[in-house]
Amino acid sequence: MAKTAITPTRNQDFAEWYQQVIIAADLAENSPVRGCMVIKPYGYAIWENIQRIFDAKIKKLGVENAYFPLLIPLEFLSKEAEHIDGFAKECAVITHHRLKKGPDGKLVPDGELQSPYIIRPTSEAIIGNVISKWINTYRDLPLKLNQWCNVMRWEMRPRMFLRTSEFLWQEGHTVFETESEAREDALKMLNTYYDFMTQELALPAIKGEKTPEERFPGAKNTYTLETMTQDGKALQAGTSHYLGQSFSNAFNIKFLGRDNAQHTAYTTSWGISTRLIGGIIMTHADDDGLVLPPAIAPHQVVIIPLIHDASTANQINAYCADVQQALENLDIRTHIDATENSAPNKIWKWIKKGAPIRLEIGLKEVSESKLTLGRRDKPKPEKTFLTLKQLNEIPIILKQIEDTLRQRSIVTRDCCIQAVNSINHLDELFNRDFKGWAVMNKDLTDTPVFAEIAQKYSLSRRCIPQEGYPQNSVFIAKSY
RNA sequence: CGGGGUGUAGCGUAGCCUGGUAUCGCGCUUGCUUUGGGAGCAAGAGGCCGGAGGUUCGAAUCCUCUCACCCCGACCA
Repeated sequence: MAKTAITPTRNQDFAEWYQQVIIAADLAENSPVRGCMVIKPYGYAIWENIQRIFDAKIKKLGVENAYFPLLIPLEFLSKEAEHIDGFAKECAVITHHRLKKGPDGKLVPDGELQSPYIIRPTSEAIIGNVISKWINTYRDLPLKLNQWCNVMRWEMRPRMFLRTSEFLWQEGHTVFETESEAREDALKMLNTYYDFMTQELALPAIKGEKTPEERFPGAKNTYTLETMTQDGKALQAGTSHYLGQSFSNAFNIKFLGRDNAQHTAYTTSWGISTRLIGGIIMTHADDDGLVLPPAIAPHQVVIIPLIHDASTANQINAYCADVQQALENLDIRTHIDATENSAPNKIWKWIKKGAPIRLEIGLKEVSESKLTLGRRDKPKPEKTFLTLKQLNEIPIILKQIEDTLRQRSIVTRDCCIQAVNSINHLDELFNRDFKGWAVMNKDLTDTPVFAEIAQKYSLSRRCIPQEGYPQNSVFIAKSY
């Protein structure tokens, strides 16, 4: 058995393996504040790539970025009844606006606010309040806004990237004249997420709709992208909501229509978050650490100079610089690891950090004008040799790596989806410690006996798939 | 909020029962030899033993209080 870079392995202890992958790749660390994490430069670079790619996609759809405040007047939240029910339990509340020295010299809150603020758990409320003033006539519609920001939901059990109290996300908010336009938009954003996840991120996402108990508080319909992790659980990787007139009613989003009468607008909202990074880890990483889809890898190619003695250092470094320049001309993000670590350490470091391609360049490569290439989607010892002229094949290889990750994750997912035809069957399946999703007729799950089984195994209805499964199916799984 | 744990160097730990100079590994620093599958040797630096109080000649160790974190449930992108 070869030594793995990460201990424990996925089979030994999946939860611990996940933490170790993050540490080994230097993505993030826990902070002094429970539930909040420090995203380190390498992890943040992944998020920046996610932002850059997705931001371009929504701008093509006519969405504009804006920024709304972190703090929301407490009373705003209470304007939408379901919304408050959903979020009240996890809101951080600002009650004071300064500190003073207490009797024992310690700082204590002072200056109690007459009306407290909450830290946004999502921004429907404040955006609804603000844009109601922006919208007067049908000519002001549609309005398509997005913001990249942080939000806070006080979580009981945080896990880095997958569930943190503070997280980074984008939240899109759109407003339309008609129900059909808003419904169409919610589905369009679902598809936009689907394309992003399945293409650039190579995630095996399944499109579907949430059952009522899993809906966003205040939504009429919640659409979701569920992906399967390597331990067979489900992860909600993105959501798009058709909000109907719930928030328009609550925040008075009205407009003068083409018929010269007042109408209530229809809204949507949709989001993806830093949870995606957790999803990428849980989907693609292996017992040697992170494996990054090339589209979002901070460095798509890492050049590792192998310098044995000072006399050849200059030639090797010059060769590396030339290769880097050539790759950058091909728009490939390329990094030279010029650290003084030993060669094996550098190689292992970039395996653990999930670089899609490693180029090992030593005297041999220089003298023979070739490249020795290690692919992260292949076993460690397996190497590819290219001539210098074949450099322009590297974009193709990056695409192949992305394809491998996508295919591999789809196969893993499909192997772990089990059709069941009765509640008894479901019970039997999870009683045998099944690691995966069950798919069954939804009507069978609208029953008290299903609720009992769901409770017994911590299962929930993940989504009603939009395509690829029989009508009226629903996925049942454990989830993150 | 229930149930179970843990706090000793940057990280991981031994010591605690039975009080007496702070243990080991990794990492770090310096030097030499190494480097294409996780290097070796040598010499170093680094600690209010989570915090407060108490018992004692003497506390990491015993007693009381307190704080923090982790794991399992309920909640969630």
